[in-house]
Amino acid sequence: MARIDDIDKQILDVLIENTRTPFTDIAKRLNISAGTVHVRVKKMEESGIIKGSSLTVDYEQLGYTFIAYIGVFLEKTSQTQFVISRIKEIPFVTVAHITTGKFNIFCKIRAQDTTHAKKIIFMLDDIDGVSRTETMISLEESINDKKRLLHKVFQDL
Amino acid sequence: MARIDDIDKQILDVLIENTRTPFTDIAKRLNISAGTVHVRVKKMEESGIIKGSSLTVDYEQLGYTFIAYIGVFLEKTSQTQFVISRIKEIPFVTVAHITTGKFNIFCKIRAQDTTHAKKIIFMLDDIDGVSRTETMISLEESINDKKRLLHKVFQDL
DNA sequence: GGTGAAACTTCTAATAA
DNA sequence: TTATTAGAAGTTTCACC
Repeated sequence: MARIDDIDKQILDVLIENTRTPFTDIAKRLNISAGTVHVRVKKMEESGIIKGSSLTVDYEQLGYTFIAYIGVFLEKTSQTQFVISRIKEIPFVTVAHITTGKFNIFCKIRAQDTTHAKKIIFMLDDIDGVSRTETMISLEESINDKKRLLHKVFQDL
Repeated sequence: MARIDDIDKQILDVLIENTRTPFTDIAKRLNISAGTVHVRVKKMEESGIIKGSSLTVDYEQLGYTFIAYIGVFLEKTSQTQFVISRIKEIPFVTVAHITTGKFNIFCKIRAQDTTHAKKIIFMLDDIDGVSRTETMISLEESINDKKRLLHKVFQDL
């Protein structure tokens, strides 16, 4: 586990909430200099704790209103890596995990509508080695918050 | 669906890749002025297409090596909102959806280890109205890329 | 390690096209 | 709508604690 102190955690907390918070603002809040914030962020970037930054976009407004989770059953687990490599070619699959339990592979897809989703699911079903899939359609995204983790956790640890 | 043109999409593309890309850089790439980039970003913020920005953090390095998906079965679907509100109190649940299909609610958790995960799962099981849960442990996060969506999709549309 | 100030870069808003 | 521009704001470096 990476060595980061309480100040680093507080900096991360602020930046996870909003990447564009000026270092001068963070410095004021934490009673340190902007230079210090700069140096610490740079170190966390170098050590890989900070991997990058991304915009949070409203996909619904862009026409992507459909979210589903899809469990994938394989004929043999030895085909896992091959199937994963094929799944990577489908852009609308935004998350995929190799899992224990019911399914061999577990995916999340984001699509425009049910017609679009159907095409994606058929593409998954068509991959060699996939025996069948099971779809769970999201009726409501009730929680989606990476931020939850850090805020709380850093208090608990 | 929001009205955004090709230039807006290209700006989003760059910023999704790296929120801190200077507007002057984006301007050069797209052969427009930095002022234009500024105005367009501001409009997309106002219209809500851009919801915010977040750091991408390496949770493994911070000691969170355990990811699992948990399907929740309810005694009655009328308890859904109550159960969701209780799940929101557990910080390690980073995603939750109300779903059709096998499960009533579907969660993603991130924990430090199996002991920590056990506590979270027991908390979920203990919520009034939850009849049982089914856990799928992630052995490997093979795909996790919101960027995939925009890049490709914008070409297809 | 951290600071504070200088030098440099980027952002923003107003004006003009 | 877009471009230009000048002043404000933010970032980065560095000599010095």
